[in-house]
Order: sequence, then C-alpha cells, then structure tokens
Amino acid sequence: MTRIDDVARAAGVSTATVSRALRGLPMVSESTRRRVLDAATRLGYSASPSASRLAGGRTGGVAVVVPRITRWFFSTVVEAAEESLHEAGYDVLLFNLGGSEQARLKLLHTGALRQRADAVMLISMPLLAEDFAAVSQLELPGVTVSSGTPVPGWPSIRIDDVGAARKAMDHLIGLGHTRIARICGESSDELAFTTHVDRRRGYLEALTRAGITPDPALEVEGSLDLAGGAAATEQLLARDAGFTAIFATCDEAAMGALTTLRRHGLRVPEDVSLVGIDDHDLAPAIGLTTVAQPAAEQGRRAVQTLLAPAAPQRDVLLPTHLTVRESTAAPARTLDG
Amino acid sequence: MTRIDDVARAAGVSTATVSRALRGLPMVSESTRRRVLDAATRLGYSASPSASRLAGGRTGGVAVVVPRITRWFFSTVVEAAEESLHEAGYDVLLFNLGGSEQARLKLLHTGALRQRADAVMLISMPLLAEDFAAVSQLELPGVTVSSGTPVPGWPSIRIDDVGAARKAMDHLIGLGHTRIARICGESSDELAFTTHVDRRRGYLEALTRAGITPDPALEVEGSLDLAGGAAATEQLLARDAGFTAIFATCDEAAMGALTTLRRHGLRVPEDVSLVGIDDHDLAPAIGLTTVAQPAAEQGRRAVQTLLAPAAPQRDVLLPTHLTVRESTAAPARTLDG
DNA sequence: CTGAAAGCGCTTACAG
DNA sequence: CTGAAAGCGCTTACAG
Repeated sequence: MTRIDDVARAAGVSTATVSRALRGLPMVSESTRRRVLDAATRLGYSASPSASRLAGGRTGGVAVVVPRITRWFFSTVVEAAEESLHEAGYDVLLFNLGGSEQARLKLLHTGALRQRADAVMLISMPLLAEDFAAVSQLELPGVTVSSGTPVPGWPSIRIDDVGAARKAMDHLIGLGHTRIARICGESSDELAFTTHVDRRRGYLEALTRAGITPDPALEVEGSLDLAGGAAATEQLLARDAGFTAIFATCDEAAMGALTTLRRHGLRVPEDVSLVGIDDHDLAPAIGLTTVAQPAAEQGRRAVQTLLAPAAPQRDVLLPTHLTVRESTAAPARTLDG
Repeated sequence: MTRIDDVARAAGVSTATVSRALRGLPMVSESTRRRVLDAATRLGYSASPSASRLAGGRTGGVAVVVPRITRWFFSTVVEAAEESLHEAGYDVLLFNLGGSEQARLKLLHTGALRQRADAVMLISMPLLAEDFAAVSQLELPGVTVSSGTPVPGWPSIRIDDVGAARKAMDHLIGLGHTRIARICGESSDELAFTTHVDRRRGYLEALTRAGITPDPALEVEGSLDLAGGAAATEQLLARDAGFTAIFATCDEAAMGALTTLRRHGLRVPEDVSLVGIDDHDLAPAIGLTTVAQPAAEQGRRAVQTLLAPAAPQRDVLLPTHLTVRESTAAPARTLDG
C-alpha cells in the first residue's frame, strides 16, 4: 500500500499539500497540484477511506434503506440512486429491512448509522412516532422516497398517490365498470403509511365523483406484493360480492391477482379487468394496464436533493400517467353479486 | 458521541480493556467484562467504525457486486446475502455495474475496493483475462456466485447450467417438440461467460441425444432480460424458420418472448410452448414453465463460504428442478418452416 | 500558497 | 488478566 507520505516524498511536498491537492481544494498552485497528481498516479495512490474518515469526520458513505430489494420499485430506485451516488464518489451502504422489526430497530435506534454514513435515504419506510425522534438524533441529512411520513427537515420525493389511484379508477369507470374491487395496502395500519391511505382515498374519491357508492365488501387488504395480491383476490372471490374489475394498489399485487384469477379459470379482461400502479418492467409482458410512476427518476432526484449544496426543494411530486394495455376492457356483463 | 475513553472511565478500566471486552476477546475476566458492557450500554456507546478500521486493519464491510440489481436473480441473491452479512456484523457495500465498462474498470482495476472491503462477492461477473490479475491484486478473500469464470483461489457457488438447460429441453422434447428455438445468451462473447455457453451446450446436447439435428436458424442471441427476449423473438419470427417451442435462457428473456408473441397474436402454449430457467417470482403469475434455481440459497451459501473459518468447499453446485406450469404443451401442428 | 504538528478514536504488541 | 504507549493514515487549524 502506498501512503500519503510516499506521494509527498515523491512530489517533494508535505502531506498536507498532497491532501489538499488530491481533494481539489483551493490554496494549491497549479504547478504543485500537477506534480502531486502525477506522483499519485504514478504510485497508484488512493487515500485510505478509514483514515480520511477518522481525520475528516466524513464517512464517504450513504445509507440506502429499503423494505425489500427484490421488489420492482425498490430495486429500480436503488439502481438509479447507486449510480448517482457512486458518480458523486460515495459508497452505497445497502440496508434491506425485509420486514424484520429487529433490523429496523437496530438501524434506526442505534448510533450505528451515524458513524457509517454521511446521509440517509429512506425508501418507502413507514415510521412510528418513536422513530422520528430516533431519526433526528441521527443528526444526519436525509431524504425520503415514496414515503408518506416525511421526516421533519428532510426533503421528500414521491408521486401524488391520490391522483395516481384516481387515474386508474377513472379509466375503469370510463370503460363502464361500477363494481370495482380494490386489493392490497394496509390502510388501517397504525403506521399510517400514507402511500396506502392515499391510494385508497383516490379509489374512494373516484367512485364518489362518479356517483358510485363504495362497497366495503369490494375492498380487501393485503401486502403489496405477489403473495398479497394472490391472497387478497382469493378472499375477494370467496366473498362473492360481484365485481367486474380489480384495482390493485401496485403492479405486483395485480400480478398476484392474475395468478389467482388464472387458477380460478377467469380470463383477463374478458371476465375481469385489472389495473395496477407502477408500470413494472414486466407489465408489457402480461399486457397489464397500469398507472406508470417514474421509479428511477425518484432515485436520481433523491440523490440530487441530498447532495444539493443550496436549499433543496422540500417536497417533490413526480408525474404519473395511465398506460393502457390489454388487461382492461368494458365489462361484458355486470355481476351484481 | 461517547468515545471509548468515556466507557473506560465509567468502568474504571483502560481503553485497551474496553476494546477487548466489547469485542468478546478472551483474556478479560468475567466481572470486568460485565462492568464494561454495563457502562457501554448505559452510555449508548458503539465503537467508531472509522477508528476501528484504521487501527485494526479490518474495514468491516463486504463488497457485493452485481450487473443489474433490477433483475430477479441478482436482487434475490443480494437480499439473501445482505441478511447474512448484516447478521454477521458486516456492512454491505453495493456495486451495481449496470453494464458500464467504466464502473467495472474502476471497481476492479483500482485499489479502491481493497481499502473499503474485507471481502468481495462477485455475482455473475464475466471476467476478462486482465481482470483476473487485477482481482488477485486486490488481495482480498472473495467468492463468485453463478459465475462461469471462477477466480483462482476463490470458492464458487452456482448451479449446473448444462444440466438445467437439459431439463428444460427434455421437457419440451418429451412433449413432442422437435423444432425448438433457443433465445438469448451471448455465447460467442469473448468474455466466455460460461453460464451462457453451458446453457447452450445443454440445449445442443439434449437435441443431439434425442436424435434431433440442431438448426442454427433456431438460435438467436440476445441479452438475458426482457428487452433481449423480446428482440430475439422478434428476430426469430422474422426468420420464419418454423418452430413450436422456445427455450429461453432465463425467465426474464422468456417474459420478453411472451411480449413479442402476444404482439404477434400468437398464443402460449397453443401456438408456441415456452420454457425458461430461474423460477422468477412472477413465473406463477404468467404460468411459466421453468427450471427452478435456488437464488436466495446461493446468496446465503456464498456468505457462509466467505465467512467460514475452516477451508470452505471450493465449488458448490446447487440443485435445480423442472417446474411445469401452463406455458408448455404438446405441439398442435409442427410448422416445418 | 505551503508546512509542522496535533489529533481523529480506536487496536495492538509489549510489559507486567 | 490488565494497562501505558505507540501507531493506524489521514485532515485540519495554526503559522508563516
């Protein structure tokens, strides 16, 4: 390992000057800087992160926290954020909570994070009342993505969830559907994760505006993934409430619904229309109509906001748009359960 | 921030003893250890990673390198590896190469990695001849997952790709297919990434064993993802070579094929049978027949092997199995192009 | 614009 | 089993 002293000696300057020159600080003459850069390159020098961190107080890392990296939205946000962060010279520390309450507590309620990251990016993290205190004690800059419970003082990047849900619903209503089920999203959850609450609100608002009375029998809660969508649809069918369309809170839930419908011999869209939110990579493969949200863009904007020197925009809402494919059609016959 | 001195003072011992006690080293009496632990807990102390790293020489991090975190296999491996690594007390440094040659070079051919990680996990990383030298100069322990080009001295975790491809093919052949196309996998690639080469070999072997002469017109190269599968299938149809089944090198390519087939009004399996390799989360949603591989298990085993104190098994082959769903059936009519 | 020196907060021989 | 002291490799005031 070549150290800073080696470079200093080779360039004929002090270590302080090497440090300044390499980090591009002002107060170094161009000729000196060039000599230092040359020596560093020649010796293949790169500063020890541990030493820099200890001496400088910065860790050079950003913690990226997701519920489940295996889900489309999260992996897409992380991929975009990772690229931006590495470009800016940061290490990316990945934390995949995986639904483990223990992992969540350890991360949030421990000094661990503050000592390993310069900033935090919380993606779709529901926070409890006591978490807010812990998060501010981190004394770290942060940003939330797609989080309905923004942290005071942190900017947030997200979409208008009420509006996105309304777009999906208006499409179904426009096709003539009146018995529209809603699956997934734990809106009764004490975490009050507004993504779920907002999408449900959009669902209810669209119905009401169209003069359709919401029917609680058409709503089934469940987790926002394949299994959740499959199970919710199973329940829905068991209720025999009569529906011609399903509004799934996200595309993966819609795909889960598809699995269950397929198992019951129901065709989409002939028997049931199906719409989601996301525009998952695989949505085209299954012809899923959905409301597209810019996931990668949210990751990039989050990093940008985090690293912005000036006062960043505090609450960024990115646009969504309806993408019609083959999973929706006019109802063939209305099953009034 | 409470530091080690604070704990030492509170416990009435030296910092050396605090250090030993907290890290569970021997040579500390039980009573002393207890006192130190108490003090540390009371003060909410946790050691500064930067300082530990600088003094101890360990970084406490493991670099996890993937081509694209948005693809099923990679996110699934990473999720499992992340859990195991955090359990073992390591930080997870994520590197998503995203096909950027620049990112790849920077990572492999720079001292950067050695100074930030104690070990490296390379997932499906094709390596060039010059990369091997760079990787060994890292002087870091490592492991490869699903990599056909194992690094000398590093253990590798993977599946038998030849065998997996044969299982898929034998299923199609057993159904009566003789005109079976193969899509995706750049086997001519100079990287000689054996995953592709091996799966192709399985394809050819299965044909030959069944007495079917391979037809080059039925093979289309392409990237192992949705877009690649869609484009390859488009090409395949344009060739008009006559086929009744498609063997896709991975499930995402199969899903891409599905998109194209759908666009051309072809039904699966009535017009074309389709089989992949992976058992992607969404395979059930689209009824895809596939050869399942244990992705999460590969992530866990990789970490286990990396952290194993004793001599680890050098080359671990995990089992695969055919999972029949609705995308395959006997050919209705053979289109002999 | 540049350098000498202290200090960041730990761990690790070395003694005892 | 425990402690005093050096050292890990940088960065940062402080001087000049």
